[in-house]
Amino acid sequence: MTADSQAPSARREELLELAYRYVLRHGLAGMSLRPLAEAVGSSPRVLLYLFGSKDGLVQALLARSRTEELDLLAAARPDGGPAVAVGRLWDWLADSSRRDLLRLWTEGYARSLVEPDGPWGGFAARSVEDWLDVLGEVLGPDRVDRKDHTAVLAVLRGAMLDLLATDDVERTTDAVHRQLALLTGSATC
Amino acid sequence: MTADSQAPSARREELLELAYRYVLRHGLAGMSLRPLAEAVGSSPRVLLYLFGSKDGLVQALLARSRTEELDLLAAARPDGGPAVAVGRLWDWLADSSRRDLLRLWTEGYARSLVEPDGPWGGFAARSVEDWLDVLGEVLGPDRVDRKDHTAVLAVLRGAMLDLLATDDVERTTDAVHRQLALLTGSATC
DNA sequence: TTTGCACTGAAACGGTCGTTTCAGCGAAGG
DNA sequence: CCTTCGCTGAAACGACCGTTTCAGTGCAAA
Repeated sequence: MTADSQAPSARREELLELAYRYVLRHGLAGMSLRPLAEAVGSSPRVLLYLFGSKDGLVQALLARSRTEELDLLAAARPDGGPAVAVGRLWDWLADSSRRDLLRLWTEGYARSLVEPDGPWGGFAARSVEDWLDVLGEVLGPDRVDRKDHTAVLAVLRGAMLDLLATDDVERTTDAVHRQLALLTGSATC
Repeated sequence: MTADSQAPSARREELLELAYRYVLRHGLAGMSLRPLAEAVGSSPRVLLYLFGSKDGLVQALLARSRTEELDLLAAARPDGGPAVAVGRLWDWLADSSRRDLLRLWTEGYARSLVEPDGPWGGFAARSVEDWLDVLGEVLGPDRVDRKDHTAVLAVLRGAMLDLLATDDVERTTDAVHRQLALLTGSATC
């Protein structure tokens, strides 16, 4: 019988981890079971058995990427003033080791916009929510207005898109810092 | 024989236009020739004949979307001060009639990050370049530094991503205006 | 020892994909 | 009239897709 796609299982988590490493390098859009299965040393049969369907696997991979992002973010949660904290968030984003994760994120985000049904559905909206929450904690209780957080999030996301396309760390980092300076400046003006 | 995919032709442009309307509504990622051909009242045979290959068609569609964006942008090119001008750019982006175009743009952008080869290749980098140029004209000759433009572009792109996911025009618009106020404020401080 | 369960291999199924083959159409130009 | 050229229809090709069927493993508990 087909295993419940939510059932925890040692083998399932092991294969999920391997598959996750695979899609980080190869992307999710063009993913198909046979090459993936071969790359992780398994078979389509087993992937289907453990994840119920390809959509189930995609959903699990998307969830995996989301929780990794949030976990890493929580571990790197900065202290200090708002501008300093957001600056550290950007440093975290811009780190070259994060490129694959961000590319995968962008892929899921775009796909969830085009295909609201299916396994991608809601990924974009959920991500906005996640980050607004993170910024709510980081920016402190004195900036509870989500519109402030939205502005900061926009800068980070836009700069991230630019960075992914151009790989120009210096220009994008400078742009973020410029906006942050304005942000702190507005508090003192 | 197969027609050169670059050859201009009345029928080619007519079908390109119809196909463009189609992908605006259905997305590019899941596009396949048979459904598309049927929707535009043609056949896969003809599409292949006129565009050389599916990749050729995708490339033409991507180019079509880029030129439309740039043309509309040029037509709506605002005058007035920097902040006012960028505000009008955002109004243009946030207009509900632009949603499909922006969604398609996001799709192409993400795909070009994952698959640098193939028809999408360079789309993201080219788009950054395009918009930096636009902002260069809009923000006037007194702000020639591309790092300023990068910051403004980041705000617009990030807010756009947010808008596409949440459809929250008020929150995103407010965020953009908040950044713009800071931007003009920095000139007067 | 037997039963059940988690997992696996091999092969096939029906379907869709991009592309090709072959065969034409109708109008324009010699 | 006849040829050429741009365009088209029907059908097939081989490849790959997600998924299913059938037939097992080996191990743990009863």
